[in-house]
Amino acid sequence: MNRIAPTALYQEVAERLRQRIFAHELTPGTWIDEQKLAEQYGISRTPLREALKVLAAEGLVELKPRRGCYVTEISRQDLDDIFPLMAMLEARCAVEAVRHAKPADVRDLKTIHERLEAASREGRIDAFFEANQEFHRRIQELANNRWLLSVIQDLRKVLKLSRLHSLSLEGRLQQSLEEHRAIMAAFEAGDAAGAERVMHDHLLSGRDALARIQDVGGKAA
Amino acid sequence: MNRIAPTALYQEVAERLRQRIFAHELTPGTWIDEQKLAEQYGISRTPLREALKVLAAEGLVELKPRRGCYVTEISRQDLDDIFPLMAMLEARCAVEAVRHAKPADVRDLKTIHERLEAASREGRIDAFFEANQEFHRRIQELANNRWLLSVIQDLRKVLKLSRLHSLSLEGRLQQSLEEHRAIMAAFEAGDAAGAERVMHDHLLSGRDALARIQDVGGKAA
DNA sequence: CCACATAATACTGTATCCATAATTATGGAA
DNA sequence: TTCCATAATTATGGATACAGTATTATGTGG
Repeated sequence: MNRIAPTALYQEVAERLRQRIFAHELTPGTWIDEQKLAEQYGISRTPLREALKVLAAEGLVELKPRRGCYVTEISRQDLDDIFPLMAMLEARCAVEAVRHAKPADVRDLKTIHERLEAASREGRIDAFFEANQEFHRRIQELANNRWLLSVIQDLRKVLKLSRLHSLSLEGRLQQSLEEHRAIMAAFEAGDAAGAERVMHDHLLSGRDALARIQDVGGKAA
Repeated sequence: MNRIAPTALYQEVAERLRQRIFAHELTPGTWIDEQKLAEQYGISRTPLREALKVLAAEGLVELKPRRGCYVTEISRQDLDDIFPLMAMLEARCAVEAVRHAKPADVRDLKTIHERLEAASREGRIDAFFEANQEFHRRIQELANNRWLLSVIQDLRKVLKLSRLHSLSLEGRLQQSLEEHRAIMAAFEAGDAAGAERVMHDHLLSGRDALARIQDVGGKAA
């Protein structure tokens, strides 16, 4: 449809679905009606089905043969499994990133960090989210390991399935900020080992916050 | 076609293609002719294309919009990126596996290890490969972390793209066996930290062997 | 009134068909 | 002869059509 965009339709559809899933508009467990969705998007089922295959490979949906497609339900156990893994992976990113970072890179990182500080001061939660994501992402890019990056991003997608995950940050904005300061400091000091440790704890601290929410809320997912 | 198998056609096709890619019958860089393949398998292009989407998500092929599908070419840099990552991940598996392993589990592992010993003694390389895979796989399962497992297996699929990867083991069968003995010993001693270290070195030692092959062969992939 | 069997319906999975874009081949001009 | 433009061919991407199975509804028998 758009000749400027060389991207296939199934990819666009996949992205739209991802957004709807992350926004919890399509909640875990819900069945995805191919016909209705195709109609809704004004496309045929073919590209839609291809998009679903992609999402299934990412773990966002589950394809049950002859029974249709369902948004993946993520259990508390899954979260407990994923967080330590992410902690390890992002910590590794931090090490490599510090090693590879040139002064200009650290300055760039600092700029993003400033946005985090500002968002925190002004209490703009969504801006905080945004800057937080970019901060982590930038570090992952600095690590300069394509596969490490891809693994982390895949897992992050899965984490975003959980509504609790996004909620958890809100309750610990200040603490998260402190941790980011420590990470930033390690980068400015060129302290790879320190960055590794602090990043690791930062992630685990995220899990703890989430666990507390779960305990209060009582629900398993 | 087979009513006992509740598996969809696109999945079977994906698996068949995987095997052909791993067997290097479809070598990296080669273009995949949808029509010819569909004809070959006696199916329509629809399930084949869905299968390709899955393989693309796994990183085994690359889908260039409007330009077709190509088997992924893996660079030396990719291997250098993946091996340390795998070392970290499998080492983590080893830790968790030792912690979770019950005596019966260790015995099972020992049984697989014995097959490795036998294969080595009899010089049966393919049997060695087989047992080696199962040994690692069993440990990964013992770690009991669904996501860790999935990440490792995804990366392993990518590694299998490289012909050098399979070749490298042949040249260091004895050394690999020694390392496996050390891993086995750590399990029998219930030494989690030891298992972690040994497993980590085991993987890195695999990379070294591969690097040597590359240096000799001279080719980048 | 409930349970089970059978029929109707709806959805998934696969095949076929068509449009559009890319590649290749062919012809002409420099 | 070589380069470029244009036409023909071929392959990809998407839409539509069809077959088969799971689910649901309905009716009958206990």
